[in-house]
Amino acid sequence: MTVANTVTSRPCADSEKRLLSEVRVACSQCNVRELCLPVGLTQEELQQVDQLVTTRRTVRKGEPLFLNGDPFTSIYAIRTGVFKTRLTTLDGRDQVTGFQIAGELVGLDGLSSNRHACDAIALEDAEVCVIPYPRLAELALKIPGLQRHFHRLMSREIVREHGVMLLLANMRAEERIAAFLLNLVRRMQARGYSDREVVLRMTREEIGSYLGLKLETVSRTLSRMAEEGLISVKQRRVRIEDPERLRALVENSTR
Amino acid sequence: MTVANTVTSRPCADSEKRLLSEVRVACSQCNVRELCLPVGLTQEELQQVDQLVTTRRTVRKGEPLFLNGDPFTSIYAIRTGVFKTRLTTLDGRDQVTGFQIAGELVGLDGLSSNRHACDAIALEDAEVCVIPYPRLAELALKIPGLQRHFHRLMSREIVREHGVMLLLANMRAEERIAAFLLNLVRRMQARGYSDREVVLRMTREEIGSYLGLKLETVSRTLSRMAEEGLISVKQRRVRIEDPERLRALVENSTR
DNA sequence: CGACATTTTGAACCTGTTCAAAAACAGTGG
DNA sequence: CCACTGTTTTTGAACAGGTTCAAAATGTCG
Repeated sequence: MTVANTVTSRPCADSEKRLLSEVRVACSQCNVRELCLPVGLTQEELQQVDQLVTTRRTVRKGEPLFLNGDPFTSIYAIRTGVFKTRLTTLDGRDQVTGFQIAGELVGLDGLSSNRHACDAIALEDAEVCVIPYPRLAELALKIPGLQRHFHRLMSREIVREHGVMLLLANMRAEERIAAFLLNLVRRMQARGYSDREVVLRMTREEIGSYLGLKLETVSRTLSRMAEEGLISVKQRRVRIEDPERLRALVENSTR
Repeated sequence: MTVANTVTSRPCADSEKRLLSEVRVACSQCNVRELCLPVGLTQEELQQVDQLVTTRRTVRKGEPLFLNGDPFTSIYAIRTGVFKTRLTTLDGRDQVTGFQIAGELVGLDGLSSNRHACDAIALEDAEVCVIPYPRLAELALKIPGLQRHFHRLMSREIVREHGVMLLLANMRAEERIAAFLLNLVRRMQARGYSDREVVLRMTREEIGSYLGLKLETVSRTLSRMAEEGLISVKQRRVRIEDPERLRALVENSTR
């Protein structure tokens, strides 16, 4: 369902249909714009980019933004909230392929076959900007900086996944968890949050799926890291107590 | 080093400098064109695309096409040969992130930061088409079909990597090897090779790195699969004896 | 408050790793 | 062509990290 929202509003329950014009909130004024948009656009170009996002959409916790097999129409920029992307196989295994937070894009997988190749599920109530791909593609023809930016974002996703492959293939449980926490904190920090504390929006099971571990292993490892004074854990609230040693765990593993 | 070659020549030892015009071999006549190029281009567009590839480059077995940190200038389309892409960490672990064969692209990782984010190493003498990114980007502004095609290729890489994540996080050794072999055979078949037999261009260690296994495990697993009549292995030559059961192993794992 | 989901912790088990050594193979130069 | 060297592959046996199964504890939401 498509719900209209004003710039600053929190996801509102049921605003029915408003005029699109009301929905159109300038990207140029969005607080996560430097994460979605290229820099150095002219005034005119910025105006055109503003036209790109015609719709906002709220997604309730647990609900899908899109599902595997859905026709691909748009890419989504997350304004608020956290998503997971997930792959489910025929035989029922599933794999979390990423967690996306405000300022990040979801849906790039759909370009390859005109259908989405994974599920995107909101881990908490979320709001996304809908970027219709045809419009984006068209505008990219006119604004080379936008084209370049878009290419960069796709490439970044490829590079990120290389990193995950390294993690999955080479690291031990403790290293994986450390890498995961540090990565998450770094991204939160870039958005103005603390670099010492995160609230995990996902369950141990989801973390485990992403990291190729069972939920029990995630739990145990967190507990042990807490005992050793690397972090402290209060349910979903994790505090980085010793960033140095945590980093050393990942980079300088004495296997 | 950049070596000029005619269309049909095998990599030649030392042809010195030839005129670029001689190098320029029409993409429109390339035998792997349907893998690199979009379909449905007009005659004029095809001509423009032909201008895109100004240089060929041969890479000797074991030599890098590019290395992590190299300035990103071009994307490479493989004409002949096989490459691996590899990530090396500070602490000396390395991770094979993919194997690329004729008709596939390498170098998309470099777009993200203007430097290559991995190494690309030839596993046998190879020949690639050099596609200067600035030129590609420029041409994509003029030919929407090319833009779309390029986006699709990047997206495909993202989706492929999702699959690898699933494999690394969820599958057992036997399943990983089965998936790897089937994937390789499928790609070879699309290029006109047998769907029953492959010659592996990579070592057991490289396979292991890609699949998150030790080389001993790769070797043992291949041996066991051979004993069970799923495949037969003669050194690097693998023959698929029972595609059905092999496929069942991957898809319908009774864990 | 009660029902359900998530998290923690324990103990036995299993798959893949590690270490080691032999066998097979590939490339080099006489 | 063959001997020689170094690399790759195979195979064995002991080991270890993570999984599985189980049960209790904690938390969440209606």
